[in-house]
Amino acid sequence: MNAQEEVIDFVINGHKDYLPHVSIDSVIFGYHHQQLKILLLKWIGHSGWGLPGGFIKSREPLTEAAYRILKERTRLSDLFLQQFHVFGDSPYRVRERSQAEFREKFGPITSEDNWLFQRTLSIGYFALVDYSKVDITTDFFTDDFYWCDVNEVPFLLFDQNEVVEMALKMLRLAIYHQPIGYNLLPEKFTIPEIHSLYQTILGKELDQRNFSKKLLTLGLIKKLDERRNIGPHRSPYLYQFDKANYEEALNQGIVHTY
Amino acid sequence: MNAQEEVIDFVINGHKDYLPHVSIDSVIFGYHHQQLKILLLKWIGHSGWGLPGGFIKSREPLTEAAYRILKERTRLSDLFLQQFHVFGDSPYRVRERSQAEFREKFGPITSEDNWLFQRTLSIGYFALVDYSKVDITTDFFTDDFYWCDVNEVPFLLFDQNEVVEMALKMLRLAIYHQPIGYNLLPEKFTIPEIHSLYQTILGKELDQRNFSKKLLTLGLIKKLDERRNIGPHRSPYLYQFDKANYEEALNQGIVHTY
DNA sequence: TTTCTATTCTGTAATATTTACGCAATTATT
DNA sequence: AATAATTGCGTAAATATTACAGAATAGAAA
Repeated sequence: MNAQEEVIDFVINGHKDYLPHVSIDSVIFGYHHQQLKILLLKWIGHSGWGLPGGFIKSREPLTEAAYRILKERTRLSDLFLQQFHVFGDSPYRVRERSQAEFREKFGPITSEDNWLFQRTLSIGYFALVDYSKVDITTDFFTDDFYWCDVNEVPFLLFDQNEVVEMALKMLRLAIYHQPIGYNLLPEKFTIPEIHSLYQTILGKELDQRNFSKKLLTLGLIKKLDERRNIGPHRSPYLYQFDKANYEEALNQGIVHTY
Repeated sequence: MNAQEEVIDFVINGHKDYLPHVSIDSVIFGYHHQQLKILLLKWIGHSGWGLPGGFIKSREPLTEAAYRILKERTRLSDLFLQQFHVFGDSPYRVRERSQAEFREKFGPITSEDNWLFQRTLSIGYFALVDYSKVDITTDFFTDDFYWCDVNEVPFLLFDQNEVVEMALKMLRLAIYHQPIGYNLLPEKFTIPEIHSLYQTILGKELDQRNFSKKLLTLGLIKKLDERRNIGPHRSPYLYQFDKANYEEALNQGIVHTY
């Protein structure tokens, strides 16, 4: 959405095409070079950084909306995406602060009761992507973005710091119950790779021998006959997720520690 | 809400006081006589049974709304209540079926585009109560209720069977991570009581020796010097939750099996 | 008072899982 | 051929989980 008329139409008539009072906020975790980052956007009309998000079309299934919003932003369609919480406990704070700044930019086209200023519940989703493969799109409403280390998140819009915190908590919980990694690693990966992925997400060290033993025992990954050359003195074996066991684990949930 | 004018005002003008497009649906689990049941209501204008639920006031915090709705229905205010999922993937099915039946009852006061017929996302909460202590209120919209065994849930309105299934799944997951029971048992309880509570919720047998050993080892409960007389040949010791450890477990989450 | 019965209470051994830990093998480089 | 960096593998100890049964208690009945 970039053309001026399109934007104005969205602001003025968006409530006809989208559900008002509800938005989707995504915490997009990016993993790259053993760092865990989240995508932040600079929303126009706001001084600080905020999470990517969007609205649900009037007759669009919720899950579809979440994927669409993510795809519009990252160009990725196959990724791990999971709803984790609805935030709606600060109805006063949420939109009031934004209104003044926003109207300053848009001026006359926005009335006080514009749908974008109404109280909005936020449905939180978290996603996992390899951020080197992502092609971030900005638009009229977002003029900048950056990947922010999860340990250095600045003050965010609205109540979004709470959203990020909870997303991280849920991600760390999910990693114990679901075989996360499928969407964060190349199809074939090495033990050191998946090992440091898990360490990064959990933010703690895991014994690499016990770790790989566990994944192999659970049958989540299987060793291939190939190895990869990735530099001096390094030719680790490649592994692959075991599709069948992986799917089963996704449904059943895994109960385990590392 | 029972007076005729009140109801009509709610139907016609409710969209001004409540957030349209979003509702709260509660799966209220009742535990009594070693059975796990859920509360179902007969909504007027619908032929089948449905979950209790309601709408969020325009400036009411979400959590507060969930508690209010529950309190209006059960008269209970201190209970275990937890959000577990937002349902919004069947935008077509959700309200269309209801509309015809509903309008048949209400007739002329409802127009096609009445806010109650619009697409509505449903935020799912589950609660735990002792149903013998609950005083269920029906109102203009609900002319009957019953406590339904979780294993015999009939076909419900909209997509609510999915809601119930997921609630049960989440409850069973929660029981592994959170010291559930605080709100389902009297302050002082016996081992057999809490033992059968857990068995009922999980739907499987748990070795009673290992079970109590576990709860005591985790420090969640502590033995009192009192016993209770509950009938012939029965004077079990009483136990109590250990507040401090309990709170910590609520925050940290427990990882364990029984 | 004694006996009987229903219920509560408790302990230990076998098994499985998790943790801790270090060195040998491999491969590219020199 | 020697070296250095990295990967790969095994075992023992500690901990947690499971399986399992009989003794003790309290009230009821004789």
